[in-house]
Amino acid sequence: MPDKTIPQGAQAALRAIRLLKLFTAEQPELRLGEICSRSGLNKTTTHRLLQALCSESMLDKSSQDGSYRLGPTLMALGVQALSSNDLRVRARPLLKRLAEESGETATLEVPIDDTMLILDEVTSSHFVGAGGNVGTRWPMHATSTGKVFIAFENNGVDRLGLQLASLTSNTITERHQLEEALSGIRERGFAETVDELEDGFSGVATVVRGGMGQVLGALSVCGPTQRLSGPRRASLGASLCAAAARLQPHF
Amino acid sequence: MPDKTIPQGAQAALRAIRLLKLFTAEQPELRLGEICSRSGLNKTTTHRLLQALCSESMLDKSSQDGSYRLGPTLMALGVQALSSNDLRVRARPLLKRLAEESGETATLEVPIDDTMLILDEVTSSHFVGAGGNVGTRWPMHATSTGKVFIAFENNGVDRLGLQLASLTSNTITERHQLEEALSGIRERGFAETVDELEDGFSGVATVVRGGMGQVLGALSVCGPTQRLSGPRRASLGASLCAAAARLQPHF
DNA sequence: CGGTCTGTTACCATTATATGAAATATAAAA
DNA sequence: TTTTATATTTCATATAATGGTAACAGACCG
Repeated sequence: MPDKTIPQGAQAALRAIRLLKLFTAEQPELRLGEICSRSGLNKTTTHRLLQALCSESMLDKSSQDGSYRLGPTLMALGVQALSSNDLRVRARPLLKRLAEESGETATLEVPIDDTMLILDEVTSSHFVGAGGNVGTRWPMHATSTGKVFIAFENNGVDRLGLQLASLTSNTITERHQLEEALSGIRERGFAETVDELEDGFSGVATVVRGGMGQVLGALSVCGPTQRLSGPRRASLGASLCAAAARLQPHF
Repeated sequence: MPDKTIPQGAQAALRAIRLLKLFTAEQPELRLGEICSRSGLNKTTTHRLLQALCSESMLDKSSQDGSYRLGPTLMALGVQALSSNDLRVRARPLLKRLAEESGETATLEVPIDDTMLILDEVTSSHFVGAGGNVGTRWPMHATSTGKVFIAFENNGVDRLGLQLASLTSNTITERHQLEEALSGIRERGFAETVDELEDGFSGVATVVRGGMGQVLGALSVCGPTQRLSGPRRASLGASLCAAAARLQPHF
């Protein structure tokens, strides 16, 4: 149970954060008007909050057209968040081994809302260093990591919205379909995604647990569907479970 | 004049952001008590803000000892901020060329408060991809980028605190010393740092300007002091100025 | 030029919202 | 057990944020 309490008495702070979250990869720059309508906040209030965010360099305002973008303070905090993440540090050698042994890409992911965030990625063919997808987010219901996560987290399905977006013809879009898949996942201990996120893309994943059994995130191996046959996925699933077990602090 | 207005009517939001900024590389995890004393806020208020930040995954709270760390939302926003930064994208080919031609490391940096943030870095010997220092911050008064920045920004020196921290025996720690250095920098058009940040480390830098002449950040080439003799630094300074000129949108 | 978009600033009444002292709970140490 | 040292919850108060209205400043356009 990660995002537990619905806070009270910090409205302004929450609103400011929500404003930041309006900036997506598709819409990296927004103008006051857009921010207003998307957030539903009053123009005055919005402007005041944006000003505050700018003053702390959480946002940058273009002096040309007055549009806003995410600012340098976020870059600094983000990188620091990544580098000070204990789980990431501990998982790195395991990711390396998984990538090496499989010849595919191994990732470590954690939940944010109804998506999985790629915390770290190791590609077999490349050298070390952050892969190109670190920091990006993907919908839970279409990823192996997301599915295994909601399968094992308490009330995990509650994270998902009413509508499950269809990304390919194989994406699970019905709740009851998903529920079935989840029980299978709970039995096996790992989840799969085959052409559900993107055509030709498959993955296998298992959960990572903390010292007290809490579900923290997920480990995955993924690659082209061609190379990831059913039996191969099962074997990778076993490797993943073994790796995840080594990652969990022992009682 | 970057951080212009001191906002009003957004106290809570500002406080929340300041709490985030308390987490440094040296102190990546903090407990409630520490956060209270460092921020000077009331315990209740602090706790409430922290709760709000956690609920948005800006922070993570360890279920073990109750300590806080920067959370996944910041990782996502930070990476997104980096990848949606226009200046960074435009500067990248220039950084590559600078690194290639010099055989040293080239960086693009922007100001945050009294530090310079490394936005991007290209090391000559390595392949593409984010270098190991992207996202880290360094004191302005000891870096070539910082010095050239405050030299050319309006009232740039006002960013610095009263005390200039001494990092090596060569670090400039006196304001009047610094003022002298700055006027020299303004004449030449570029700044140098020689064993001021770290022993054996030198750098040369020049400012990057926006379409309307505003100082946005700085470009630098840096490496071991051994390889960066006086004449070599002067020549690199010229290359940097040329590169920076190409980066500025033309009237 | 006047018209129509923007975004920015100002003022202000309202009350919801944030505040902090104190009380309570939880955990570790003696 | 009691004693520390935390963290968390409660609650009365007034501060601080809110969102109206409105005036202003640019940019763009015909």
